[in-house]
Amino acid sequence: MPSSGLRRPRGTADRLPADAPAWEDVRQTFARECRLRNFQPISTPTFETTELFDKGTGSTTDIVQNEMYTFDDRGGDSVTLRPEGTPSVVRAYQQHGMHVLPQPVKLYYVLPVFRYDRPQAGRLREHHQIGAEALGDPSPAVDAEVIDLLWSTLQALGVTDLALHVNSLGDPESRPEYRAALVDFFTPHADKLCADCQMRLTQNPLRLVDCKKRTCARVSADAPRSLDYVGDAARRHFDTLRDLLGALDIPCTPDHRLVRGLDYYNRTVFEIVPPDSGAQGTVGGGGRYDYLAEALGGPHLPGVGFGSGIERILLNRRRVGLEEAPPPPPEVYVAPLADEALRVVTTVAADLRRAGIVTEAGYAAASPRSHLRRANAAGARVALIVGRREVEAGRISVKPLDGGDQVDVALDAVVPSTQAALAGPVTASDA
RNA sequence: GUGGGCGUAGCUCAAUUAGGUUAGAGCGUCUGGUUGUGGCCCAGAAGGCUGGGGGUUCAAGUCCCCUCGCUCACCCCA
Repeated sequence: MPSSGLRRPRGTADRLPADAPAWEDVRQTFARECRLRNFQPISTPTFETTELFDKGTGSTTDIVQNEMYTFDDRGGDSVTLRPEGTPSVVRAYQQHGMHVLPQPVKLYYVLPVFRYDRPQAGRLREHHQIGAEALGDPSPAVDAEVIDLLWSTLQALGVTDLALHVNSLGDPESRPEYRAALVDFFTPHADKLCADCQMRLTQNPLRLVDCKKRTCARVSADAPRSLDYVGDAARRHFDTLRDLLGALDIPCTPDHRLVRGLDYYNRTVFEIVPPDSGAQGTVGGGGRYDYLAEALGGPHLPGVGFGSGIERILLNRRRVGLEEAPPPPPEVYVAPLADEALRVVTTVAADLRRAGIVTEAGYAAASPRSHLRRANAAGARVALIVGRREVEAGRISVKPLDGGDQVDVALDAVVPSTQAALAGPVTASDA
């Protein structure tokens, strides 16, 4: 690493040309799965009014409390780089009156999200998510479709050994009862809990259940389970969802410790994790949030969605041994051997490109050896050679680089001759 | 926010036992080996204030301190 010069900010990543094919693959695969389910693309601003996340993501969450990139802009307004996609999409739904559209409104996005956190494997301060939200329909069939969208995308990308965990958090009516049960259960053991959990006991008892610290986990082993406190309607919702997932052949594991970190979830929550679920395990997760829209000051609007980290998807593709394709090479390299050839090289390259041929042009006169080495290194399949001889004769040499015969063609025959050379071995008769 | 590991060319790494002259190699890049022909091979060149600062010493890439960065884990999550 060079010590001098500017470096990228901590926790960010450069995406180099070699990375592009893998990213394109994720984008296109996801877009195709979305299209198949009639999800439409949406994109929202990279920064929003801070209030959106305070109210939407929830002020008790770790994200809002410690991880937001928040600053006052020059006009004195507090804005925040989005730490997740869902509140923005719900905001956009409200702002554009999407309630007049057929419901549910099904949207998807691919965008960067920002969280100020200490970087480590699979965790960046700026990362990218694919995500989808279905707004305006409370049916468990929508939950199933949203989960199916993520699941199918991951399958299509070749990550086939993941596990889907699901749970139900019930509804706001049943939440206080469950919360009270948790507090009742944990309070006698408060002295055995970690400092964070002592805090959670009063702040956010739900999160007591998923603390990974050994001592806390031991205490919570017999803790009340949310499913036992869920109301009848939520219970049926959960059962239907599980039945539909079964019908889709999506294996799911009920996980009573799964509560998710965001405040707004109700009923369905889910997470997709690798088999050896290590440190930064979660590839994607989401759930239902029927009361989020109201928290943002709008009318009641049921919704369900997910977010999934592209970097983590890619990590998992590598884990299962998938090779990424290299960036595609140019098809043709046009080599100027003399200064007089530059003009011809430039126009010929333009002609080829108009014909849809991926063309790299040499920018300065150099020896044929030098140019051909370059053409070979670039991976071109055909080299066009323009030297003094060609310029004077009004012709161009077409040289296949995979072993065909080099031919000499008139300027106005360059495009078809090149196409022929790209299609197969050139013979003298083609000239 | 709390801990651990690591910082030498663009990349991967060398630099003998407790410090010893102008810090090397492979890959990659460029040029040449052919006064107009690639791959393989050969030769040459460019490319480093050894992350930065301070200290110890006759002498520091090497030892000490500080700092910055990278990285892994905790935490949190995608």
